[in-house]
Amino acid sequence: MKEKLLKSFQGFASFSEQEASLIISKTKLRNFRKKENLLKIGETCSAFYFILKGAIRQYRTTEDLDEITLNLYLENNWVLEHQSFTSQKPSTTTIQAFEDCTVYELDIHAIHELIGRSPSFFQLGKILEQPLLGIELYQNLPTPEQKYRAILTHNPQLIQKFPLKHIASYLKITPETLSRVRNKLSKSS
Amino acid sequence: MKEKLLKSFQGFASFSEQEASLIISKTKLRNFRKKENLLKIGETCSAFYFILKGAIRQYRTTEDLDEITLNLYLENNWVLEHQSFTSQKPSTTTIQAFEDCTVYELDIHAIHELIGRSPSFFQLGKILEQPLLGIELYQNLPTPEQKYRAILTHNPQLIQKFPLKHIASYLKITPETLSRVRNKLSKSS
DNA sequence: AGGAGCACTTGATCCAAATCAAGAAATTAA
DNA sequence: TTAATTTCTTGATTTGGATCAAGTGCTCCT
Repeated sequence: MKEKLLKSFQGFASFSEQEASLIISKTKLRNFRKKENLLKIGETCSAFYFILKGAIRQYRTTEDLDEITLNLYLENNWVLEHQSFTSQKPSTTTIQAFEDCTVYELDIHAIHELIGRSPSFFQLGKILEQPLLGIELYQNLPTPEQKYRAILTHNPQLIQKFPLKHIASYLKITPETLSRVRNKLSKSS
Repeated sequence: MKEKLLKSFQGFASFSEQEASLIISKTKLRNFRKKENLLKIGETCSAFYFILKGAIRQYRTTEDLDEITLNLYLENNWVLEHQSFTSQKPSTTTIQAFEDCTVYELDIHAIHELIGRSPSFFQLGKILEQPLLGIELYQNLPTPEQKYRAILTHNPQLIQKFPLKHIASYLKITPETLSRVRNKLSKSS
């Protein structure tokens, strides 16, 4: 049941078996229904979530009620609002279940408690970086085609799971442009 | 002599006087000549630098030998290559003195030693975030005018110190566009 | 099953910024 | 101080992606 979580830790940290099972004992299993919010605007992010099953979208709402997709998450990924968590101030973004989800929750009290026991748990801080990785990878590329190619290379499941409009927003291009890029690439291959 | 460094710590951390002076005792004062590199491509970033005097530019070189300016730093700022430092792998960017510089260097061994003495030195980790702040602030804005206004508001000294082409590259626009934006704004004010 | 909204595609038009180009001004080097 | 180089400005042209618009096909209701 918890081997996916263990595997994730092994990917970015070096915990002993005891340490890992101590962390895991602090996690709570939670379920969210499609469209249910893990974090609402104005709430302070007080936990890390690890997606066991499901998919999650994080977005910001503009004055004219458009939603800008900030991040898309699939299974075996860590989810949190970096800004809100590190500052412990209210979030300006929403984290929402895109489909029914099962997640592990590791809350800030548990984290502090662990760090109190042993400094090696400071490695948990690396989880903070996880959600930022994709953004770096895709959004800063100069052309829509490069962005789409990058996401195809590094995270093709994203494209299968989420509708084009969310992918487009995440890549900071319009759905029309993404549609054309995708069309062009499928022909040239 | 070291009160600038003290002031910087007070800005983002809460160290006791003893702790602060312990950190400071671990720093080395170093000088770099104009165009001298603090970090070269391929080297691993193994220290934080605090600029006492001077200005520093960080850039990446593309295949066709263009330099893309990634960050610009003035006095009283922390400089490092985040990616290389946190992963302890070779940097793909260059950090170079834009003019003669005097800096404090706090190397990774000193940092580890401090953290070994007291967990409160984990607050030093916040230095890692410092260089990323400006990038968030300017580069993600949608129009050249907004980028230029933002930099005018938050860091006008940058514009005075660095030539237009470096500012333009940092903002990811062309020098021509920046010249026109600046010209337009100076007329409308 | 039928209908109301979504999701996606495709085409036409527009526009902001990039590119290309050339000259003026400032800085650096000899 | 002059020559050489770099920096900056200004104009003309091009272009990639946004926007506008219309039509088709899904999906999810009840």
